[in-house]
Amino acid sequence: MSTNAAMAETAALVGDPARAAMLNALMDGRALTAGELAGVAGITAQTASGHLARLSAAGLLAMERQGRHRYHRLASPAVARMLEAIMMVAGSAPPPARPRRVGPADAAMRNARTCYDHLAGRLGVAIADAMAARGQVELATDGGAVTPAGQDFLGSLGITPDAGGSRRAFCRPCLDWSERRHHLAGGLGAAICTRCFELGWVKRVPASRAVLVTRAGEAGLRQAFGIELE
Amino acid sequence: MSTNAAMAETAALVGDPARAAMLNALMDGRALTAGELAGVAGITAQTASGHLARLSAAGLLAMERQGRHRYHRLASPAVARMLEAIMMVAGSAPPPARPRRVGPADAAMRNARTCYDHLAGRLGVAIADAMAARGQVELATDGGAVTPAGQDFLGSLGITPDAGGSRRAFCRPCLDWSERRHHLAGGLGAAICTRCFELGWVKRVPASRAVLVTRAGEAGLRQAFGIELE
DNA sequence: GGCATGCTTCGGTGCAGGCCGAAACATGGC
DNA sequence: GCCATGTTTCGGCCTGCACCGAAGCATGCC
Repeated sequence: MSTNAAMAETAALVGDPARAAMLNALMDGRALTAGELAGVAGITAQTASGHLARLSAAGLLAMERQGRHRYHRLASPAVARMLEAIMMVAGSAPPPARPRRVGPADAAMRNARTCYDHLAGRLGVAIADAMAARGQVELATDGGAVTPAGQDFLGSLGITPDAGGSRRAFCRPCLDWSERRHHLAGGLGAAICTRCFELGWVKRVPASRAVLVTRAGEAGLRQAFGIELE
Repeated sequence: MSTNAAMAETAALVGDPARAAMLNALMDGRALTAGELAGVAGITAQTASGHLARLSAAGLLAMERQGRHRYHRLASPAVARMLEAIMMVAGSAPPPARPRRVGPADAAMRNARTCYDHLAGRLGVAIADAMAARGQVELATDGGAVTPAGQDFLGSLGITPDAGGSRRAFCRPCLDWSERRHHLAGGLGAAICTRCFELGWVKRVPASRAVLVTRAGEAGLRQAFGIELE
Protein backbone atom coordinates (compact mmCIF):
# COMPACT_ATOMS: atom_id res chain seq x y z
CA MET A 1 0.00 0.00 0.00
CA SER A 2 1.26 3.41 -0.83
CA THR A 3 2.43 5.83 1.79
CA ASN A 4 -0.29 8.27 0.90
CA ALA A 5 -3.06 5.76 1.26
CA ALA A 6 -1.75 4.49 4.58
CA MET A 7 -1.50 8.01 5.91
CA ALA A 8 -5.00 8.89 4.73
CA GLU A 9 -6.42 5.75 6.27
CA THR A 10 -4.87 6.45 9.65
CA ALA A 11 -5.89 10.09 9.61
CA ALA A 12 -9.41 9.19 8.57
CA LEU A 13 -9.73 7.00 11.64
CA VAL A 14 -8.93 9.99 13.83
CA GLY A 15 -11.10 12.18 11.65
CA ASP A 16 -14.43 10.98 12.98
CA PRO A 17 -15.79 12.95 15.95
CA ALA A 18 -16.81 9.86 17.89
CA ARG A 19 -13.46 8.14 17.41
CA ALA A 20 -11.59 11.34 18.16
CA ALA A 21 -13.46 11.66 21.43
CA MET A 22 -12.55 8.11 22.38
CA LEU A 23 -8.90 8.56 21.49
CA ASN A 24 -8.82 11.81 23.40
CA ALA A 25 -10.21 10.11 26.47
CA LEU A 26 -7.38 7.60 26.28
CA MET A 27 -4.68 10.25 25.96
CA ASP A 28 -3.71 9.99 29.61
CA GLY A 29 -2.54 6.45 29.15
CA ARG A 30 -5.29 4.75 31.05
CA ALA A 31 -7.39 1.93 29.66
CA LEU A 32 -11.17 2.24 29.44
CA THR A 33 -13.94 -0.19 28.63
CA ALA A 34 -15.99 -0.08 25.47
CA GLY A 35 -19.02 1.07 27.42
CA GLU A 36 -17.19 3.98 28.99
CA LEU A 37 -15.77 5.01 25.65
CA ALA A 38 -19.24 4.88 24.14
CA GLY A 39 -20.30 7.25 26.91
CA VAL A 40 -17.60 9.82 26.32
CA ALA A 41 -18.29 9.72 22.59
CA GLY A 42 -22.04 10.03 23.03
CA ILE A 43 -22.86 6.96 20.99
CA THR A 44 -24.34 3.56 21.69
CA ALA A 45 -22.24 0.58 22.69
CA GLN A 46 -22.69 -1.22 19.40
CA THR A 47 -21.50 1.76 17.41
CA ALA A 48 -18.52 2.16 19.70
CA SER A 49 -17.71 -1.50 19.29
CA GLY A 50 -17.38 -1.07 15.57
CA HIS A 51 -15.13 1.94 15.97
CA LEU A 52 -12.92 0.20 18.50
CA ALA A 53 -12.53 -2.83 16.25
CA ARG A 54 -11.34 -0.61 13.43
CA LEU A 55 -8.96 1.34 15.64
CA SER A 56 -7.45 -1.86 16.97
CA ALA A 57 -7.12 -3.37 13.51
CA ALA A 58 -5.24 -0.29 12.40
CA GLY A 59 -2.88 -0.53 15.34
CA LEU A 60 -4.02 2.63 17.06
CA LEU A 61 -5.43 0.83 20.07
CA ALA A 62 -4.54 -2.25 22.04
CA MET A 63 -7.12 -4.30 23.87
CA GLU A 64 -6.91 -6.74 26.70
CA ARG A 65 -9.64 -8.82 28.22
CA GLN A 66 -10.24 -8.87 31.91
CA GLY A 67 -13.29 -10.85 32.93
CA ARG A 68 -16.21 -9.73 30.87
CA HIS A 69 -14.67 -6.32 30.36
CA ARG A 70 -12.43 -5.34 27.53
CA TYR A 71 -9.99 -2.60 28.29
CA HIS A 72 -8.82 -0.42 25.44
CA ARG A 73 -5.80 1.85 25.52
CA LEU A 74 -3.51 3.61 23.07
CA ALA A 75 -1.29 1.06 21.38
CA SER A 76 1.94 3.01 21.69
CA PRO A 77 3.49 6.34 22.61
CA ALA A 78 3.73 7.06 18.90
CA VAL A 79 -0.06 7.19 18.74
CA ALA A 80 -0.15 9.66 21.61
CA ARG A 81 2.48 11.79 19.90
CA MET A 82 0.45 11.77 16.71
CA LEU A 83 -2.68 12.89 18.53
CA GLU A 84 -0.75 15.66 20.23
CA ALA A 85 0.61 16.83 16.90
CA ILE A 86 -2.88 16.89 15.42
CA MET A 87 -4.21 18.84 18.37
CA MET A 88 -1.37 21.28 17.98
CA VAL A 89 -2.41 22.03 14.42
CA ALA A 90 -6.11 21.98 15.21
CA GLY A 91 -5.53 24.94 17.48
CA SER A 92 -4.04 24.10 20.80
CA ALA A 93 -6.53 23.59 23.54
CA PRO A 94 -6.17 22.59 27.16
CA PRO A 95 -6.18 18.89 28.07
CA PRO A 96 -9.54 17.16 27.91
CA ALA A 97 -11.86 16.54 30.81
CA ARG A 98 -11.39 13.12 32.18
CA PRO A 99 -14.28 10.69 31.98
CA ARG A 100 -15.93 9.52 35.11
CA ARG A 101 -14.54 6.27 36.22
CA VAL A 102 -15.95 3.69 38.52
CA GLY A 103 -13.55 2.18 40.94
CA PRO A 104 -13.41 1.08 44.54
CA ALA A 105 -15.88 3.15 46.45
CA ASP A 106 -13.54 3.42 49.36
CA ALA A 107 -11.03 6.24 48.97
CA ALA A 108 -8.40 4.29 50.88
CA MET A 109 -8.84 1.37 48.52
CA ARG A 110 -8.35 3.65 45.59
CA ASN A 111 -5.21 5.08 47.08
CA ALA A 112 -3.45 1.85 47.92
CA ARG A 113 -4.46 -1.77 48.26
CA THR A 114 -3.19 -5.22 47.65
CA CYS A 115 -4.09 -7.18 44.57
CA TYR A 116 -3.52 -10.82 45.42
CA ASP A 117 0.08 -10.52 46.51
CA HIS A 118 1.19 -7.18 45.14
CA LEU A 119 0.39 -3.49 45.51
CA ALA A 120 -2.29 -1.80 43.44
CA GLY A 121 -4.15 1.48 43.37
CA ARG A 122 -2.41 4.80 43.00
CA LEU A 123 0.54 3.54 45.00
CA GLY A 124 1.02 0.50 42.79
CA VAL A 125 0.75 2.52 39.62
CA ALA A 126 3.11 5.17 40.95
CA ILE A 127 5.76 2.58 41.74
CA ALA A 128 5.45 1.04 38.29
CA ASP A 129 5.62 4.44 36.63
CA ALA A 130 8.64 5.48 38.65
CA MET A 131 10.57 2.33 37.91
CA ALA A 132 9.71 2.47 34.23
CA ALA A 133 10.66 6.13 33.99
CA ARG A 134 14.01 5.41 35.57
CA GLY A 135 14.75 2.52 33.27
CA GLN A 136 14.66 0.00 36.05
CA VAL A 137 11.99 -2.10 34.42
CA GLU A 138 10.70 -2.36 30.90
CA LEU A 139 7.00 -3.02 30.62
CA ALA A 140 5.23 -4.47 27.62
CA THR A 141 1.66 -5.56 27.15
CA ASP A 142 2.28 -9.18 27.88
CA GLY A 143 5.35 -9.11 30.04
CA GLY A 144 8.19 -7.11 31.42
CA ALA A 145 11.85 -7.29 32.31
CA VAL A 146 14.11 -5.96 35.00
CA THR A 147 17.08 -4.06 33.64
CA PRO A 148 20.58 -4.24 35.13
CA ALA A 149 19.99 -0.83 36.66
CA GLY A 150 16.82 -2.26 38.12
CA GLN A 151 18.70 -5.19 39.62
CA ASP A 152 21.03 -2.80 41.40
CA PHE A 153 18.15 -0.72 42.65
CA LEU A 154 16.30 -3.74 43.98
CA GLY A 155 19.44 -4.95 45.71
CA SER A 156 19.72 -1.61 47.49
CA LEU A 157 16.18 -2.10 48.70
CA GLY A 158 17.06 -5.49 50.05
CA ILE A 159 15.24 -7.48 47.40
CA THR A 160 17.03 -10.41 45.79
CA PRO A 161 15.59 -10.75 42.33
CA ASP A 162 16.35 -14.39 41.88
CA ALA A 163 13.95 -15.81 44.43
CA GLY A 164 13.05 -19.25 43.16
CA GLY A 165 15.20 -18.86 40.10
CA SER A 166 12.13 -18.39 37.96
CA ARG A 167 13.09 -15.33 36.00
CA ARG A 168 10.08 -16.05 33.89
CA ALA A 169 7.10 -13.98 34.97
CA PHE A 170 9.23 -12.26 37.56
CA CYS A 171 8.09 -8.93 36.23
CA ARG A 172 4.57 -8.93 34.98
CA PRO A 173 2.28 -5.95 34.39
CA CYS A 174 -1.26 -6.05 35.73
CA LEU A 175 -4.00 -3.67 34.70
CA ASP A 176 -5.08 -1.64 37.69
CA TRP A 177 -8.75 -1.77 38.57
CA SER A 178 -9.22 1.80 39.76
CA GLU A 179 -6.40 3.58 37.98
CA ARG A 180 -6.79 1.75 34.68
CA ARG A 181 -3.06 1.65 34.25
CA HIS A 182 -0.45 -1.01 34.69
CA HIS A 183 1.21 -1.80 37.96
CA LEU A 184 3.81 -4.40 38.81
CA ALA A 185 2.66 -7.94 39.46
CA GLY A 186 4.38 -11.29 39.26
CA GLY A 187 7.31 -12.18 41.47
CA LEU A 188 8.65 -8.65 41.33
CA GLY A 189 5.38 -7.07 42.42
CA ALA A 190 5.08 -9.58 45.22
CA ALA A 191 8.65 -9.00 46.38
CA ILE A 192 8.22 -5.23 46.43
CA CYS A 193 4.96 -5.56 48.31
CA THR A 194 6.48 -7.89 50.88
CA ARG A 195 9.46 -5.62 51.35
CA CYS A 196 7.22 -2.58 51.85
CA PHE A 197 5.43 -4.41 54.64
CA GLU A 198 8.74 -5.53 56.16
CA LEU A 199 10.05 -1.99 56.14
CA GLY A 200 6.90 -0.72 57.79
CA TRP A 201 6.16 1.55 54.85
CA VAL A 202 2.60 0.27 54.54
CA LYS A 203 0.23 -1.55 56.85
CA ARG A 204 -3.02 -3.33 56.26
CA VAL A 205 -6.39 -1.85 57.06
CA PRO A 206 -8.23 -4.52 59.06
CA ALA A 207 -10.85 -6.48 57.18
CA SER A 208 -10.01 -4.80 53.91
CA ARG A 209 -7.70 -5.05 50.99
CA ALA A 210 -6.79 -1.41 51.49
CA VAL A 211 -3.39 -0.51 52.89
CA LEU A 212 -2.20 2.68 54.52
CA VAL A 213 1.09 4.41 53.80
CA THR A 214 2.79 5.18 57.11
CA ARG A 215 4.83 8.29 57.87
CA ALA A 216 7.96 6.23 57.53
CA GLY A 217 6.55 4.94 54.27
CA GLU A 218 6.04 8.43 52.88
CA ALA A 219 9.68 9.23 53.47
CA GLY A 220 10.91 5.85 52.29
CA LEU A 221 8.86 5.84 49.11
CA ARG A 222 9.97 9.35 48.32
CA GLN A 223 13.58 8.47 48.76
CA ALA A 224 13.52 5.09 47.06
CA PHE A 225 11.14 5.73 44.17
CA GLY A 226 10.89 9.50 44.12
CA ILE A 227 7.12 9.31 44.38
CA GLU A 228 4.86 11.56 46.35
CA LEU A 229 1.29 10.51 47.09
CA GLU A 230 -0.58 13.54 48.30
CA MET B 1 -15.55 24.43 19.64
CA SER B 2 -14.56 21.43 21.65
CA THR B 3 -11.09 19.97 21.49
CA ASN B 4 -12.43 16.72 20.17
CA ALA B 5 -14.29 18.30 17.31
CA ALA B 6 -11.34 20.43 16.29
CA MET B 7 -9.03 17.43 16.31
CA ALA B 8 -11.48 15.35 14.31
CA GLU B 9 -11.95 18.10 11.78
CA THR B 10 -8.22 18.48 11.22
CA ALA B 11 -7.64 14.76 11.03
CA ALA B 12 -10.54 14.32 8.64
CA LEU B 13 -8.92 16.79 6.29
CA VAL B 14 -5.82 14.62 6.17
CA GLY B 15 -7.97 11.52 6.03
CA ASP B 16 -8.97 11.85 2.42
CA PRO B 17 -6.65 10.11 -0.07
CA ALA B 18 -6.61 13.00 -2.51
CA ARG B 19 -5.84 15.57 0.17
CA ALA B 20 -3.27 13.29 1.76
CA ALA B 21 -1.50 12.98 -1.56
CA MET B 22 -1.42 16.74 -1.96
CA LEU B 23 -0.14 17.32 1.56
CA ASN B 24 2.49 14.66 1.05
CA ALA B 25 3.64 16.35 -2.10
CA LEU B 26 4.12 19.54 -0.12
CA MET B 27 6.14 17.85 2.61
CA ASP B 28 9.38 19.02 1.07
CA GLY B 29 8.51 22.60 1.94
CA ARG B 30 8.16 23.79 -1.62
CA ALA B 31 5.04 25.48 -2.96
CA LEU B 32 3.04 23.95 -5.79
CA THR B 33 0.21 25.21 -7.95
CA ALA B 34 -3.33 23.89 -7.78
CA GLY B 35 -2.90 22.21 -11.13
CA GLU B 36 0.22 20.37 -10.07
CA LEU B 37 -1.44 19.25 -6.89
CA ALA B 38 -4.44 18.04 -8.82
CA GLY B 39 -2.03 16.00 -10.88
CA VAL B 40 -0.29 14.29 -7.99
CA ALA B 41 -3.67 13.52 -6.42
CA GLY B 42 -5.13 12.19 -9.63
CA ILE B 43 -8.18 14.42 -9.60
CA THR B 44 -9.50 17.27 -11.74
CA ALA B 45 -8.60 20.86 -11.13
CA GLN B 46 -12.02 21.84 -9.85
CA THR B 47 -12.05 19.07 -7.29
CA ALA B 48 -8.57 20.00 -6.16
CA SER B 49 -9.66 23.60 -5.85
CA GLY B 50 -12.31 22.65 -3.35
CA HIS B 51 -9.86 20.61 -1.32
CA LEU B 52 -7.29 23.37 -1.28
CA ALA B 53 -9.84 25.92 -0.14
CA ARG B 54 -10.77 23.72 2.79
CA LEU B 55 -7.16 23.02 3.72
CA SER B 56 -6.36 26.71 3.67
CA ALA B 57 -9.43 27.62 5.70
CA ALA B 58 -8.37 25.10 8.34
CA GLY B 59 -4.89 26.58 8.50
CA LEU B 60 -3.08 23.57 7.08
CA LEU B 61 -1.97 25.36 3.95
CA ALA B 62 -0.93 28.86 3.04
CA MET B 63 -1.47 30.30 -0.40
CA GLU B 64 0.09 33.16 -2.28
CA ARG B 65 -0.77 34.53 -5.66
CA GLN B 66 1.83 35.03 -8.28
CA GLY B 67 0.47 36.14 -11.58
CA ARG B 68 -2.27 33.81 -12.57
CA HIS B 69 -0.77 31.02 -10.54
CA ARG B 70 -1.61 30.26 -6.95
CA TYR B 71 1.13 28.63 -4.97
CA HIS B 72 0.19 26.44 -2.05
CA ARG B 73 2.53 25.32 0.70
CA LEU B 74 2.29 23.91 4.19
CA ALA B 75 1.26 26.66 6.56
CA SER B 76 3.80 25.87 9.28
CA PRO B 77 6.39 23.39 10.53
CA ALA B 78 3.76 22.15 12.94
CA VAL B 79 1.77 20.82 10.01
CA ALA B 80 4.82 18.99 8.70
CA ARG B 81 5.43 17.55 12.13
CA MET B 82 1.85 16.36 12.32
CA LEU B 83 2.09 14.64 8.96
CA GLU B 84 5.32 12.93 9.96
CA ALA B 85 3.69 11.72 13.16
CA ILE B 86 0.76 10.30 11.23
CA MET B 87 3.11 8.54 8.85
CA MET B 88 4.95 7.04 11.79
CA VAL B 89 1.77 5.46 13.08
CA ALA B 90 0.52 4.49 9.65
CA GLY B 91 3.82 2.89 8.75
CA SER B 92 4.06 0.70 11.78
CA ALA B 93 0.39 0.22 12.25
CA PRO B 94 -0.89 -2.96 10.78
CA PRO B 95 -0.21 -6.16 12.61
CA PRO B 96 2.43 -8.11 10.75
CA ALA B 97 1.66 -6.69 7.37
CA ARG B 98 2.86 -8.39 4.24
CA PRO B 99 6.40 -7.47 3.25
CA ARG B 100 6.04 -4.12 1.59
CA ARG B 101 7.48 -3.92 -1.83
CA VAL B 102 10.11 -1.29 -2.14
CA GLY B 103 10.41 0.50 -5.41
CA PRO B 104 13.46 2.47 -6.49
CA ALA B 105 11.77 5.71 -5.56
CA ASP B 106 11.06 4.34 -2.12
CA ALA B 107 14.67 3.26 -1.69
CA ALA B 108 15.90 6.71 -2.64
CA MET B 109 13.44 8.24 -0.22
CA ARG B 110 14.71 6.10 2.61
CA ASN B 111 18.27 6.96 1.82
CA ALA B 112 17.90 10.71 1.80
CA ARG B 113 15.02 13.12 1.53
CA THR B 114 13.86 16.48 2.74
CA CYS B 115 11.45 16.71 5.64
CA TYR B 116 9.79 20.10 5.30
CA ASP B 117 12.97 22.15 5.46
CA HIS B 118 15.64 19.77 6.73
CA LEU B 119 17.30 16.50 5.75
CA ALA B 120 15.84 13.16 6.76
CA GLY B 121 16.29 9.51 5.94
CA ARG B 122 19.57 7.71 6.48
CA LEU B 123 21.50 10.81 5.56
CA GLY B 124 19.67 12.96 8.10
CA VAL B 125 20.09 10.38 10.84
CA ALA B 126 23.76 9.92 10.01
CA ILE B 127 24.43 13.64 10.29
CA ALA B 128 22.65 13.81 13.63
CA ASP B 129 24.53 10.77 14.91
CA ALA B 130 27.88 12.15 13.79
CA MET B 131 27.35 15.52 15.38
CA ALA B 132 26.13 13.97 18.60
CA ALA B 133 29.03 11.54 18.73
CA ARG B 134 31.48 14.41 18.33
CA GLY B 135 29.88 16.47 21.03
CA GLN B 136 28.77 19.14 18.61
CA VAL B 137 25.13 18.84 19.61
CA GLU B 138 23.35 17.38 22.58
CA LEU B 139 20.06 15.76 21.76
CA ALA B 140 17.26 14.97 24.16
CA THR B 141 13.79 13.68 23.48
CA ASP B 142 12.19 17.07 23.53
CA GLY B 143 14.96 19.42 22.64
CA GLY B 144 18.58 19.86 21.83
CA ALA B 145 21.46 22.28 22.09
CA VAL B 146 24.51 23.22 20.08
CA THR B 147 27.73 23.01 22.06
CA PRO B 148 30.60 25.51 21.73
CA ALA B 149 32.47 22.88 19.72
CA GLY B 150 29.40 22.64 17.52
CA GLN B 151 29.36 26.39 16.98
CA ASP B 152 32.96 26.26 15.77
CA PHE B 153 32.21 23.36 13.49
CA LEU B 154 29.20 25.07 11.98
CA GLY B 155 31.24 28.18 11.41
CA SER B 156 33.79 26.16 9.49
CA LEU B 157 30.96 24.91 7.30
CA GLY B 158 29.83 28.44 6.63
CA ILE B 159 26.76 28.33 8.82
CA THR B 160 26.13 31.21 11.18
CA PRO B 161 23.95 29.90 13.97
CA ASP B 162 22.28 33.10 15.01
CA ALA B 163 21.09 34.19 11.61
CA GLY B 164 17.48 35.22 11.75
CA GLY B 165 15.32 34.86 14.80
CA SER B 166 17.66 33.20 17.23
CA ARG B 167 14.74 32.72 19.58
CA ARG B 168 13.39 29.90 17.49
CA ALA B 169 14.38 26.44 18.67
CA PHE B 170 17.61 26.29 16.80
CA CYS B 171 18.29 22.63 17.40
CA ARG B 172 15.29 20.38 17.54
CA PRO B 173 15.24 16.60 17.11
CA CYS B 174 12.67 15.14 14.74
CA LEU B 175 11.83 11.47 14.77
CA ASP B 176 12.64 9.99 11.41
CA TRP B 177 9.77 8.32 9.64
CA SER B 178 11.73 5.56 7.95
CA GLU B 179 14.73 5.19 10.25
CA ARG B 180 12.80 5.55 13.49
CA ARG B 181 15.60 7.59 14.92
CA HIS B 182 16.18 11.25 15.50
CA HIS B 183 17.58 13.62 12.98
CA LEU B 184 18.17 17.35 13.21
CA ALA B 185 15.27 19.72 12.60
CA GLY B 186 14.56 23.27 13.63
CA GLY B 187 16.71 26.15 12.51
CA LEU B 188 19.87 24.06 12.68
CA GLY B 189 18.44 21.30 10.50
CA ALA B 190 17.19 23.85 8.01
CA ALA B 191 20.56 25.63 7.92
CA ILE B 192 22.49 22.42 7.35
CA CYS B 193 20.08 21.38 4.64
CA THR B 194 20.35 24.71 2.88
CA ARG B 195 24.13 24.64 3.11
CA CYS B 196 24.28 21.13 1.66
CA PHE B 197 22.30 22.31 -1.36
CA GLU B 198 24.49 25.41 -1.69
CA LEU B 199 27.63 23.32 -1.62
CA GLY B 200 26.22 20.98 -4.26
CA TRP B 201 26.49 18.03 -1.91
CA VAL B 202 22.91 16.99 -2.54
CA LYS B 203 20.38 17.72 -5.25
CA ARG B 204 16.68 17.19 -5.54
CA VAL B 205 15.12 14.31 -7.41
CA PRO B 206 12.49 15.92 -9.64
CA ALA B 207 8.90 15.59 -8.44
CA SER B 208 9.95 13.87 -5.25
CA ARG B 209 11.03 14.57 -1.72
CA ALA B 210 14.04 12.35 -2.28
CA VAL B 211 17.46 13.88 -2.69
CA LEU B 212 20.63 12.42 -4.19
CA VAL B 213 24.09 12.71 -2.71
CA THR B 214 26.48 13.88 -5.41
CA ARG B 215 30.08 12.72 -5.80
CA ALA B 216 31.21 16.00 -4.34
CA GLY B 217 28.73 15.41 -1.56
CA GLU B 218 30.18 12.03 -0.73
CA ALA B 219 33.59 13.55 -0.27
CA GLY B 220 32.33 16.61 1.52
CA LEU B 221 30.13 14.68 3.93
CA ARG B 222 32.95 12.29 4.69
CA GLN B 223 35.33 15.08 5.44
CA ALA B 224 32.93 17.34 7.34
CA PHE B 225 30.93 14.80 9.30
CA GLY B 226 32.98 11.65 8.91
CA ILE B 227 29.97 9.79 7.60
CA GLU B 228 29.93 7.18 4.88
CA LEU B 229 26.65 6.23 3.24
CA GLU B 230 27.15 2.80 1.79
C1' DG C 1 -9.45 44.34 -28.06
C1' DG C 2 -9.24 38.92 -28.59
C1' DC C 3 -7.68 34.66 -26.98
C1' DA C 4 -5.46 31.20 -24.02
C1' DT C 5 -4.49 29.60 -19.50
C1' DG C 6 -5.30 28.83 -14.59
C1' DC C 7 -8.51 28.61 -11.14
C1' DT C 8 -13.08 28.79 -8.87
C1' DT C 9 -18.22 28.25 -8.42
C1' DC C 10 -22.47 25.75 -9.32
C1' DG C 11 -25.45 21.73 -9.84
C1' DG C 12 -26.27 16.99 -9.76
C1' DT C 13 -24.86 12.06 -9.10
C1' DG C 14 -23.30 8.20 -6.53
C1' DC C 15 -21.13 5.83 -2.94
C1' DA C 16 -18.97 5.24 1.59
C1' DG C 17 -19.77 4.93 6.18
C1' DG C 18 -21.80 6.47 10.69
C1' DC C 19 -25.77 5.54 13.28
C1' DC C 20 -29.20 2.77 15.76
C1' DG C 21 -32.56 -1.33 16.98
C1' DA C 22 -32.68 -6.00 17.52
C1' DA C 23 -30.61 -10.08 18.40
C1' DA C 24 -26.66 -13.15 19.23
C1' DC C 25 -22.58 -14.11 21.96
C1' DA C 26 -19.61 -14.15 26.22
C1' DT C 27 -18.78 -13.97 31.00
C1' DG C 28 -19.71 -13.82 35.95
C1' DG C 29 -22.91 -14.25 39.92
C1' DC C 30 -26.56 -16.95 41.97
C1' DG D 1 -29.28 -24.48 35.47
C1' DC D 2 -30.95 -19.23 35.26
C1' DC D 3 -30.42 -14.31 34.88
C1' DA D 4 -27.73 -9.85 34.55
C1' DT D 5 -24.20 -7.34 32.39
C1' DG D 6 -20.90 -6.18 28.83
C1' DT D 7 -19.84 -6.64 24.07
C1' DT D 8 -20.24 -7.89 19.24
C1' DT D 9 -22.83 -8.91 14.82
C1' DC D 10 -26.47 -8.00 11.49
C1' DG D 11 -29.67 -5.21 8.69
C1' DG D 12 -31.35 -1.03 7.12
C1' DC D 13 -31.69 3.99 7.12
C1' DC D 14 -29.74 8.33 5.98
C1' DT D 15 -26.49 11.99 5.94
C1' DG D 16 -22.25 13.80 4.17
C1' DC D 17 -19.09 14.52 0.82
C1' DA D 18 -15.90 13.42 -3.05
C1' DC D 19 -16.31 13.61 -7.75
C1' DC D 20 -17.04 15.53 -12.40
C1' DG D 21 -19.17 18.57 -16.39
C1' DA D 22 -20.18 22.99 -17.51
C1' DA D 23 -19.98 27.62 -16.92
C1' DG D 24 -18.07 31.82 -14.74
C1' DC D 25 -14.15 34.89 -13.17
C1' DA D 26 -9.25 36.38 -13.32
C1' DT D 27 -4.86 37.12 -15.28
C1' DG D 28 -1.31 37.37 -18.87
C1' DC D 29 0.17 37.35 -23.72
C1' DC D 30 -0.57 38.84 -28.49
